[in-house]
Amino acid sequence: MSDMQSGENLLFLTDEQLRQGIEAMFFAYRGFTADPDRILATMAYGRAHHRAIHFIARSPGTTVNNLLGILGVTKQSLNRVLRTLIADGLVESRVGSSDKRERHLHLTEEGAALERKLSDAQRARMRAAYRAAGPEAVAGFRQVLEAMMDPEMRRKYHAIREAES
Amino acid sequence: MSDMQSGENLLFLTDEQLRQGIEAMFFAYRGFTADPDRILATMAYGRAHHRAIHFIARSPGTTVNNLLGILGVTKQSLNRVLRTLIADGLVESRVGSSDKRERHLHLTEEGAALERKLSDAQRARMRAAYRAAGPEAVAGFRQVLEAMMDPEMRRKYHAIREAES
DNA sequence: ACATTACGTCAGCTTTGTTGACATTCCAAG
DNA sequence: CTTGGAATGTCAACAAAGCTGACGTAATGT
Repeated sequence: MSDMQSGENLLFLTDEQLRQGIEAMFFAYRGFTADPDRILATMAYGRAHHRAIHFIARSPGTTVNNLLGILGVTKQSLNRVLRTLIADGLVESRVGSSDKRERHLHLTEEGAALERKLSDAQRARMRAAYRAAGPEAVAGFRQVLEAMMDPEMRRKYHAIREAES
Repeated sequence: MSDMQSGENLLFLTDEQLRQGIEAMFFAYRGFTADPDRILATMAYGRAHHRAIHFIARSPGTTVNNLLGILGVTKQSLNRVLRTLIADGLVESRVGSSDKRERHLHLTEEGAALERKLSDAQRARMRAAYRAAGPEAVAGFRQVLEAMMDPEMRRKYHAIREAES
């Protein structure tokens, strides 16, 4: 641990280092979405559909409102996406049993199949990157990403795992 | 269907860990763009303008074609953005001296001022995240991001620094 | 009873990406 | 010196995915 930086050797905080980090995020995010994008381009779907499918798969039975909070878009925008997914039989919308105003969202078999296809592609790249960098790098990666989130998003990021018991 | 975890304990490569990494990328990227987006929203500009301004600032005199390769969009899409930036006096387009077909792009004083404003905001968040995570985490962060890029993008990512002599 | 919440939908607009077609300018090779 | 191809720009049309605003309905909570 070389971070006894009372001597102020904060080389990793120079503007140049920060700029490189910014550019790394930009280029890496392109890679991050490239594989699912290629698959989606062959269908009538886009990145917005992928995001919806991902989080429905992750939290089956989630409500529309909850999904809105996670995705950070308007209900009109999400509704357009959900409507096509429901019409195409990839997502099922069930009226809530306790609160009948809510719609609980689930993937159908077909929806789960697409989710798996997209997820497999994205995880394969992630796995390759993790393997190349090693476990300690991965731990650092996760730490920095988490510190970069808005507090509310960080809360939601953790909430997803707490919910799945 | 897991890998045979031969010698090492490859816990960091489980599907659950990979999913968490995917979600961390998603939420962190939102934070990453949030501050510049807020600034841009007050003007008639968007994220596309920010990207153009960033890379012109980084490589002054870069050509349109080079910028196209970095940004990964069509020339029509980039041209629309550049046209407004040039019309608004933030970017200057100079005909190449050796090859007069090329246009070399530079920021004007006004353009550089906006770049600084956007960059300051984005670097502030980056700096806070780096400081919170520490230098070793930052090293890991950079390693994983780089491993995540497409090879061609990785090449361009490095080329930017080589070019600035 | 009444206000609020959750959801859906219609209409219209913006940004940012895409194709395709075509003109101009200019370097370089035949 | 002509001509092919590269680099750039522009027009038109379109699509994905975000936005605001307005309105309706059903269920819930006070």
